This record gives sequence, structure tokens and C-alpha cells, in this order.
Amino acid sequence: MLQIHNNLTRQKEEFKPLDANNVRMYVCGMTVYDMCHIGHARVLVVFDVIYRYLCEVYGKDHVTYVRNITDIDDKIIARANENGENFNALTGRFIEEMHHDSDALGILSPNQEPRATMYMAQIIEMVQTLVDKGFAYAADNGDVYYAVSKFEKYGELSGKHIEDLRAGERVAVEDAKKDPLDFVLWKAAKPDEPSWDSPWGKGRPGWHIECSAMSTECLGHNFDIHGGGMDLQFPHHENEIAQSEAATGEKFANVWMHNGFVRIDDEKMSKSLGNFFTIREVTKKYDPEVLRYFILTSHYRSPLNYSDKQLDTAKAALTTLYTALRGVEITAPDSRDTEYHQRVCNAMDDDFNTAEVLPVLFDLAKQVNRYKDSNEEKAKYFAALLSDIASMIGLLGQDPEAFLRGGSSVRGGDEGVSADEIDALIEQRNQARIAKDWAESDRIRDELKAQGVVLEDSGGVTSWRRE
RNA sequence: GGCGAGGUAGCAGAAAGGCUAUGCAAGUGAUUGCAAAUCACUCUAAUGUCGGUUCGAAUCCGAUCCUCGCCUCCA
Repeated sequence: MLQIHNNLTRQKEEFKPLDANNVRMYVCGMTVYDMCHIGHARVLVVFDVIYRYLCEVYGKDHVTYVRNITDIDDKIIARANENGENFNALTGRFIEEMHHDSDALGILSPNQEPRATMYMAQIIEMVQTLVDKGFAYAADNGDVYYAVSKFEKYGELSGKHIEDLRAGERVAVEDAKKDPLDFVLWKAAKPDEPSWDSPWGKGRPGWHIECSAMSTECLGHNFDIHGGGMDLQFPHHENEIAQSEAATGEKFANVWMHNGFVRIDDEKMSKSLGNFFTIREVTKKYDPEVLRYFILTSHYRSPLNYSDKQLDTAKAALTTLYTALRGVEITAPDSRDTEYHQRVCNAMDDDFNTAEVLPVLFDLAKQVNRYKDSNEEKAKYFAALLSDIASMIGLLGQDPEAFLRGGSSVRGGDEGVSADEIDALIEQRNQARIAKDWAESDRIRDELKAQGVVLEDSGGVTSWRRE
């Protein structure tokens, strides 16, 4: 029985999809004006794992996963101007970069990836509905605002009260707003800004309405899961609820999920603080799967402290797992009906506890290693299980040799000794070993070690990996 | 100020009212020409602090200290 922590009720609940034949999940994706950082990697990985498990439980064809792209907003416009570039060219470029990163991280494609600019009609329609129903008003300056005080449940998701928000108000009140808490649905265009025609003149949508319109269009008025980063809970998701429920008169998402932050030195990693690393920077030094593994070592709602030391640990752990798989033929993997599969399901059923899945992988790796030299059939059996189980959370999908031989030097573009050179040196060393010339044998091993290549003589063969 | 999350071994990080987390690191043995890898074994918590409930609490309750997040664009 799958249980999910629902931020709307602030407790773990049994997950009951509205329609088990079509489980629907919407996740707030990226605003594409720059490279993705590790915080983005976490959302991608966390919800990818959730998506995979929903597919496991309900069947691949019975889950619809939508992750949007915000491709029009202030920052995009500002960046495009800085670059002297059309905003579409800019967002197109960074969408490609994002896909590059998510592929590297082993993220499955969502079923739909709606872009705000392609849903302008639906956005305008929803704003109009809100105006018609009296939840929104057009101000003198051409902007359209949502009147927060009209929506009774405002604050339900974030646990905030309108009075508290007023007391803590720190934003200068814009004249056009009737109430400082009101937020913009439609922004009138300034000269030279990209704009779309609307009943209120040329302009562009506010950020919150984009997600309301896209999720409703793609998944219907009422759907199962809405996710995103912690920081989106307020105001973004709160506003989405206010917009969608006011517009449709129906309940919006049933379950709200928010992943915790990536931190650096106990501080939130974010663009505004400037203390972020991009995925691209990190994957120059580490295999992207190392980053994925690192993310999965902690529960998705906990904060995650990033450091090279943590990635080194993750890398060592993955090396152990891949070393077990190395040299074993993986045959028709099917782990269902095994205790291992059950253990993984138990862990995942408990609010997607990926950290509890990892020990299962190590148990299996141990079995493989145990039988590797003595019982090939058993080794193959456990290797197949390991591979299959790991794939449930998107791990161990690479060829073991490729992972083990791809050290940071290779990733950084500086290969150092080539594979051919290494093979030649190993051959030389083996000649020396046959002649019992240990000095020469060790010299070659040390020479390679100095270049980050580790030799391992086991089972009569010498294999190598990069550090 | 309002609201929320959390404080677990050298590090990271699960579980959780009595039953081995796990990984990395460390130690011992087997193996190895020596290593590495692997296997077996070992090792570290009186689970922030102080009280309470209980036969028994890290796990429940109260207090307290500390850290972090949201309240502004942000995954």
C-alpha cells in the first residue's frame, strides 16, 4: 500500500488515485534562462523516481507525468536583452541544455512537457474566467490581478493566514493593486517586450497562472499529484490552488509533494544566493550517475548537503556495485516475486524511501560477489536481480566497464593514458609477472596508479578502472 | 514577528516504544608474489539538553538550546 506525505494535510496518507487507469502527476519544472544546477537535478531525480514507482505499481501505460517549462518571464526577458538575443532563441537553447542534463542523469521523459508560450489561449481563457467570476480585476495600468481576499481557502497549503501575511508584508505596495497580497495574472507589456494579444491589451502571463492553465489543460481540473521544490509551496502553489479552484469550482490537486533543498554549508543553494553548482560543472568531475546516487541517499523531503566529499562517497558506493556486476552476463532480468523486490516495494511504499532501497542493492551485490568464482549460474541470477532492482530507481543502467573506466580525467576531457596504452602496459606487466620480475611488475602498476588507473588481478585476469 | 522542518556513530544517512540499517572511513582474518578487488568477522551512539509517561524510549509527552526553510524571484 503506497503511502505519500501530503503537504496539503501535512501527513502521510494512503495514495488513492482518482483513476487507477490513469494516475496523473504534474511537476513544476524549470524556468529556462540558464543552465540547470544541482537543485534542479534533485527535482528531476526525485520525481523521476516517483514516476518510475508509480509506473511499477499502476503500469507504465496508466501514469501520466507532466513537467512544464516556463519559457516566458522577467528573468528570461532580462537575460535575452543582456545577450541581445531573441527570447525564443534563448529559451530554445536552454531547453536543449536541460534535456542534455536530464538525459545524463537518467531521467525518463515526462509524457508531456508543456511550454507556457504554447498555452497562451488557455492562460488567457482562465484569466478571463477569473475576471468573470469576480476573483480577478483589471487594474488601470493594464495588469490583471487576482483578489486574494475573494478566495476563502487562501493559505490552506502553506498554513499561512491572510492576517499574518499582511503583518509580515515587506513588499512595497504597487499602486495598481487593491490589496498588497494580490498577485498578477496578466502583465501589460512594456515597450519592446514580447507580448501576446489579450482582452486587456498586449501583455504576458504571470508565472502562477501558467502552471494552473497548463496542468488543467493537460490533466483535467482535478488530478492526483502536484509536485515541485519546497520553495514553491508559497506563494506559487498556494496561488495555483486559488486560481484553479476559483476558475473550475473543483478541487485542484489531491496530493501536494515538495522536495527538500540542496544546501551548501547548511545554506540553501540558489541562484539568488549565488552559491550554486551547475549539473554540467559537477558532471565534469563525476559520472552523472554519481550525482543521481547521491540524491537518492537521503529522503526526498530532507535537506541534502552537497560537498565533494559526499560525491566521493557516492562514487565509491557505485563503484562497489558496478564492480560486482563487472564480468557477469546479465540475462533476462525479472525480480518480481523475490524478497528483494518486496523489500524495495516496502521501502518505496513508505513515502518513496529511496535510502532504504540502497541496502537491498548491496545485499544483492554481495551475493553476486560470493558466487562469482564458484557458481556462475547463481552469480548471473543475482546480477540479473541486482540490475533489475536498481533500474526501479534508475541506477546501474550503464555498462559496468564503461562506468569503472570513466574516471574524472576522462570526464574532464583529458583522458591521460588511453585504454590501448593501459592494455599494452598490462600485457607488459603480465610478462614480467610470468618471469616473476616483481620489481618491473610493481613499477608498471605504480606508474598507472600515478595516472589514476587502478589494476585489479582477480580470477586470473587483470582488469582496470579509473579513480 | 508568523508558519514549518530538523538535531542519530569519524562522515553521510535510514529505521524506530524492546529485535543487525546501509554506504564511506577504520581494524582483524582469508585470499594475493605484494597489492587491489572480494569474502568472513570486528568496531564506534547511552540517538542535542533537562524532565515526564512506560516493565522498557533514540522512538510518546513537556520544557529548553541549536540549525535550517518559507513569509520576495527561486527546484
